[in-house]
Amino acid sequence: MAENLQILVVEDDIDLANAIIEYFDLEGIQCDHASNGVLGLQLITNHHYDVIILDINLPKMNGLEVCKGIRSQGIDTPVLMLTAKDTLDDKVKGFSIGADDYLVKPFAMEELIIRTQVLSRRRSGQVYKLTVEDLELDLQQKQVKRADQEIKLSPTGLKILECLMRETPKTVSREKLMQFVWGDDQPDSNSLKVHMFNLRKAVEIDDQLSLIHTIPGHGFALKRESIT
Amino acid sequence: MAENLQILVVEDDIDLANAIIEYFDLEGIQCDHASNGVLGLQLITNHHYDVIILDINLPKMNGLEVCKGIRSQGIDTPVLMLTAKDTLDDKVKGFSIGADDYLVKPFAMEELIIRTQVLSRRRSGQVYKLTVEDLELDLQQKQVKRADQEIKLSPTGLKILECLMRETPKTVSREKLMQFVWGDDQPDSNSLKVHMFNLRKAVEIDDQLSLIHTIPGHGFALKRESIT
DNA sequence: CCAAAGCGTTAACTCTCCCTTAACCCACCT
DNA sequence: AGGTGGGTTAAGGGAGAGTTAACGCTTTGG
Repeated sequence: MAENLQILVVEDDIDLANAIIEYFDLEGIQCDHASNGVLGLQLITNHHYDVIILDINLPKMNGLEVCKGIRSQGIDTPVLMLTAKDTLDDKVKGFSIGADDYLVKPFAMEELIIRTQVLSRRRSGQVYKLTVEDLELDLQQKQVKRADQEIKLSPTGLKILECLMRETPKTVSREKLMQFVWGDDQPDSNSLKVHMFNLRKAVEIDDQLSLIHTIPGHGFALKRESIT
Repeated sequence: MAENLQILVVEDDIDLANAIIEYFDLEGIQCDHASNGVLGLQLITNHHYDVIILDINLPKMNGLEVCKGIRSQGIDTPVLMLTAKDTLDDKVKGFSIGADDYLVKPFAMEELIIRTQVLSRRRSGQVYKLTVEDLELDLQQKQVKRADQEIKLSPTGLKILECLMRETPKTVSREKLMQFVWGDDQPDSNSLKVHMFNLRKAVEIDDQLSLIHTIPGHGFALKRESIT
């Protein structure tokens, strides 16, 4: 169960934040942490996360604004809101802004962990196979097929493809791709280009339907060409 | 907001069930109802639902078993569990079986409604799109369509368009546009003019309905033309 | 223990496309 | 006429993206 989840905790109460991080650590899950809203929003824009744990009361920019901000950028990472207030009105506000779950302080740490895992499961969860058009990725066998023909990919190529397939048809920024593949110690920028090149060479077999697209200034997207 | 949701309520307490159904009715949402686990499972297997509200204490077959049953059939409809018990252990059990949310009785009816809507929203993959007339901007794909035809824009053009669409039908000053696109180090004044020109050339395809308007002395506005 | 193969990274090069700039045009107003 | 605000056009320079080859690390098998 100890998957490789990427969690972001946006919480200004240092004690609470540390407690959360420690608990996740016990589960074998590492988290990033931001102590204010602006920093949180920055991290979210430039990284890939599976779940965002977001306190409402934050310095600089409150949780609701952060949530609104990330949704308005088209990012739909699940958001779990934390708050001290238990009024229905606050919940309504939170949910209507785009939050996915809502936990009232004080809460049992275990419940936070569980709910976080549930949220992540929906997204990247117990799916064995990703399919986009005639492209198939079997996550267990680490096998890729295009039009029922097996394709041989390098480990890195496979990771890139996985990321793109998970997000299809969304455009994935280079930063997110690199974050997904290499984590925090990333190689020189050029490496991604080379891998993309190799990926394309491997995946785009027939010249009729290309799936991997470059979106200038934004990144890459995996999808059927929309010009029908 | 009154989408066409299909909800199933599996609850043996007739009063509570009716209350729930009535509340959803007020929101313009119709629900099916099952008063025991076996019946619930039957309905779920043979119908499509967007969300299932599932009491744990049920005659014939309890909620946990029902949930296990539907998951083992590969049905991944979101499940919201209801229970009188507020022990962590129960929640863990519920979530690990495949539930997506968990509400402890007594609860506020509004909260049930909201959480249900949130669950359905995530499933049906809410789309982040800005729309003005027949112009569509997909924030996730970074793609622009006019009358269902894809339009290719440069990164800068896209940013300008995004700014205009967010503010529609308001008039946006040049300063604001430039701030949005370039931030603090802005190029010479002329650049915006050129980009606006290119934007127009790309967006105003048919000559019938023009969307981008110049408001002399103030800036630009994106809207259906209405010469005041 | 060595050799070969596979993979990832790097650097260097090319190419394309986009942004900027500057110059010119037009209409309208004073 | 001249000034002002806006529109149009073309050219250059540069950044971003694609391509290729070589080097080095790790793994594997003999």
